[in-house]
Formats: sequence, C-alpha cells, structure tokens
Amino acid sequence: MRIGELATRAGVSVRSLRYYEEQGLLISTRSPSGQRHYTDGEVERVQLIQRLYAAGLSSRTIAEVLPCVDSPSERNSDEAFERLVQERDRISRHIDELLRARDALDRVVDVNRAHRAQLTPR
Amino acid sequence: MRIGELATRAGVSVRSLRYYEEQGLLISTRSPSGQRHYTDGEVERVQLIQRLYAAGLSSRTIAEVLPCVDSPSERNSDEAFERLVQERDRISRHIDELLRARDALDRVVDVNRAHRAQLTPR
DNA sequence: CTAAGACCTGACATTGACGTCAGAGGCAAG
DNA sequence: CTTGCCTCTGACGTCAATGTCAGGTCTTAG
Repeated sequence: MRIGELATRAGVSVRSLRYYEEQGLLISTRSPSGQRHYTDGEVERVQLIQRLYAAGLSSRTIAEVLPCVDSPSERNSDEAFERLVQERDRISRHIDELLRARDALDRVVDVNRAHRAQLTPR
Repeated sequence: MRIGELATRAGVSVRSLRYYEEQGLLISTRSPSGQRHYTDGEVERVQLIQRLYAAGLSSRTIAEVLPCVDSPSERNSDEAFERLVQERDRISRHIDELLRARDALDRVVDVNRAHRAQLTPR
C-alpha cells in the first residue's frame, strides 16, 4: 500500500510517517518513481510506535529499542536491552506519578462535590 | 521567604516560579523594592502545580481548575468543575494507555530474556 | 561602605513532533 | 490528453515550559 493508506489505517498523518522514516523507525520500499510502499504488517508497527510515543519515549529512544522488537532472536546489544528495561521502569514511575496526581484531583473533586450538594440541595 | 528559597524548597527553578506567576498560577506579595515574598504554604501549592504539569495539564488548564482547589467552599463556575472532572478522566485514560505500553514492552523484554538465556546458558 | 550574591524585567534561544506550504512529478479514469 | 488526487522533497512555522543572558537594583555580612 502507499503512504496515504498506511496513514489512514494506522491513524496517523502522512507527515508523521515520513518523519518516522527520517528517524529510522520505519522502512519503506520505493517504487521506480520514488513512491513509498508498505506491507500490511507495517500498520501494527506504526501503532506500536505511536504507543511508545504516547508513553513518552523520544524518537531516539524508540530507535534504540526497536531492534529488540524486530529481531529478538538475535542477541541485540546490551545497551539496547538495558534501555528497554530502563524505559519500562520509567513508564512504571510515570504511572505512579499519574496515580498520585489523579488522587489529588479526586480529593479536590470530592470536596467540591460536597459543597455543591450543600449549596443546591436536591 | 523570597523566590530563591521557595524554588529550593519546592524543587523547581526560579524561572519556573516567575513563569507560574505570569500564568496566574501563583501569587506573590511584593516588598517595597519589588521583590516577591511567599508564605510557607506556597511550597505545597507549587508542588501541586508541578504534579499537575507532570500529569500533562497545560498552564491554561491548571489555571482553570485551581479555583476549585483554592476555594472549594465557594461555588465555582460549572465550567471549572467540569474541567476538573474531565482532566481527572483524561489522566485515567492516559494511565490505561501507559499500562498498555508497559505490557507491550514487557512482552518484548520477556522474549528477549528468553533468547538471551538460551544464548548464554548459565 | 563595599563586595558578593539574590533579585528584578525583558528578551531571545531551545527542543521535538509534528503542521503547512510550495513547486514538481506520478497515476488512474474519462 | 486532461483533470484530479496522491506523492515527492525541502523548508519554514508552531507551541509550551524553561534555559539563559544582559543590564540594573536590593540586601546583607563584614
């Protein structure tokens, strides 16, 4: 498929796909005229990339860990694997942070609800 | 206390504190010469602000919900309260997203560990 | 009084993942 | 062959929180 279809199916912009390729996250085969072509499998790869971006990984970091995804059967560099584990842990810490933030907001919500119920009984 | 001490105690930069004030998140009393002065209570306010930033709220959004924090006893505008709840839900969705991302990385980690164990037995 | 260090305002710089535009070529349908 | 849509490269724009620098004032220890 060409870039527009991949963009639609993966739910990202064409611009983003070109950017991913520029960052070494995505590879395309080129038609004689230079147009990018992709296989069906790239859809989920793009979705994984999006998920990692959403989890706060940078392009550079994603590029660093993708080898472990692409060829787990080969022994990838220790740095790549270590980075992978490290990012997993960073995400865990981020989740904890978000849970605390949510708790803080929950308390604010509760207090406000209480006052609202009081001010507008029924 | 002056701005430097607040910065140290809250763990942020002086620049950030001035920015928070510019965004209407923080108020300071000024000495005759124009220097900012804060009370001890501002320390936790700054920490809350930091926590909300870390949870992905923008300055504008934080400014929007802070009234509910400052005076839950008054009936704040419905928009403010609604925004509060809305952000809480956004954080919940973000947490779910991070959990999925972590699961994905966990699977990659496991597969890689398996191959590593195999390649370097013991 | 004086020097060091904290503070002031204002302004420009940074970073990263895109948006957007320009100018040119590719491709299928009529 | 033309019309319309997709794609190409390259480049500049954006946004938000913060860093950083300049030039000047304030405060405080000695």
